[in-house]
Amino acid sequence: MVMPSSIPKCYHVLQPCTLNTPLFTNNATKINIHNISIRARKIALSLSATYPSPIKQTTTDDLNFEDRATRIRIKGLVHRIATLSFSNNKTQMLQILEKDPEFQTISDFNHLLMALVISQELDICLSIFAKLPSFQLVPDCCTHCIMIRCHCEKNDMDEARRALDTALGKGFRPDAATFTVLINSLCKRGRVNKAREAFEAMGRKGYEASVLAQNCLLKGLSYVGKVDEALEMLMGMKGTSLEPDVYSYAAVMDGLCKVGRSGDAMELLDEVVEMGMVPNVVMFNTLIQGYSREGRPMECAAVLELMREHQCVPDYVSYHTVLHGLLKWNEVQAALGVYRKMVGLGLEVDVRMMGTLVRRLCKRSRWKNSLLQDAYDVFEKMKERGSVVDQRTFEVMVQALCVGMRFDQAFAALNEMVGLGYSPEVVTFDKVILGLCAEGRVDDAVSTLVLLHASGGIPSRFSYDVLIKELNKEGKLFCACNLFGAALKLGVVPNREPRLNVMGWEELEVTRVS
DNA sequence: ATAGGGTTAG
Repeated sequence: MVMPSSIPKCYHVLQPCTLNTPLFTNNATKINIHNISIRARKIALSLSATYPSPIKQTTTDDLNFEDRATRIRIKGLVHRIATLSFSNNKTQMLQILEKDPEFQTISDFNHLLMALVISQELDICLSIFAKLPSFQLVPDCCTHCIMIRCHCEKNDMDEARRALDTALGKGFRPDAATFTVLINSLCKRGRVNKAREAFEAMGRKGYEASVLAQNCLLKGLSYVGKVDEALEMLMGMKGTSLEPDVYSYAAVMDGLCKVGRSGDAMELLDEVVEMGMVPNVVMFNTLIQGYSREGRPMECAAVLELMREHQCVPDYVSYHTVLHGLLKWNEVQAALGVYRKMVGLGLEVDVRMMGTLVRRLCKRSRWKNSLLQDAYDVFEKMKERGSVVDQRTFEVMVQALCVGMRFDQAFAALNEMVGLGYSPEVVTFDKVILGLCAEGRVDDAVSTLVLLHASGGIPSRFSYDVLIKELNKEGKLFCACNLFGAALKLGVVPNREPRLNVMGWEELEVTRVS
């Protein structure tokens, strides 16, 4: 392909600019006491350098081991930074790191800078980089690459470009990985054209074409909705040196799913299989998400089956997404099935989804009462786990238990609710009071009324009527009178009055009727 | 020499 000359030839960032004066060397005049002490340590170390350090000793031609040792070191640093940033403020952290005798060579600092980037301590990374000259250290190619990455992480693409300029100007040749990071960051910000220019410039500069960078572009195109372009690019890759891999397909599938073309995404999955590649979890999860968005929740569940056919083990994301889709589109029974599968596998279901499941099951239990027990099991599981159940779920659960005549559990749950500081609706109390009275448990019913009062509610006339009637029936006249008085005090006038005469209950009823 | 590049949900 020939580029028309009217278009700027090259991503201008990538043009090396000539820097005559090397940076970082002429401002190391101000040296404070800390730095002197560090340099003193450095000398001490160099004197004892006849004893090789353990890491140096293992430097054989086994690259993998070396790589792992490096990783472990970075990991350790990341951990230390995490601990420091938790217990100290940022300036203290900077001071501690600066004074650390472990850091002497530029390679040491590269490890540190990288660890800071990974820990998202980007400002500290920048200030340590700025202080390198005062340690009499000159940034190398690796340092510059890390700083480019740092700016990318900060989402400061202009600074990233300038850092690249600086590196190129010094004659360094940042490697493909750094370019990929840059391309990826541009794509993430939706600047696909810039990313594409960078990709093309890479090729011109003699970097080997990489599928990784290309995949970033595919994702970028998908992200800005240019799905057909992404699809075209993907098809164009086939049979070239840039043979698409599962990542390429996953990126385009995601793009298709995001614009409601899950069917097309499914066709790509078939193509992957036809080409002899093994589709991975992410692809299936992407499909599940696509179907969920399109309101095809049962197809989400079908993808789980499809995964089994392909010997792909569903992970947390798979189940989570399927469950979310089923709940979103009100497929309660299927949702319950997936929930149970997750519990069986020991996967922690999201508490909010559990709450939704409980409420939906409660609603359905009016028509299919076996679901009440299912709802209650999920409800209990939520509490077992120690998570705070929200007010609405409690409320719905209590009311459903009343409908199912399980007043014992309703009463207990209502007590728990108030204990948690919730204020249930008055009708909820009424239902429990009514139920307890019907079961002849007037004492618990009265406690429920007290509970209602304690939770800051005003009992309705209905509550009093029900209770006074039951107390009358049981001959608990003193209690009935008290209740009546309490009602009046609150400005509620019950229809039912305490039985004050000596007539039997039946006689009273007869006189009332007549 | 040194560090390390791409995929899914909420």
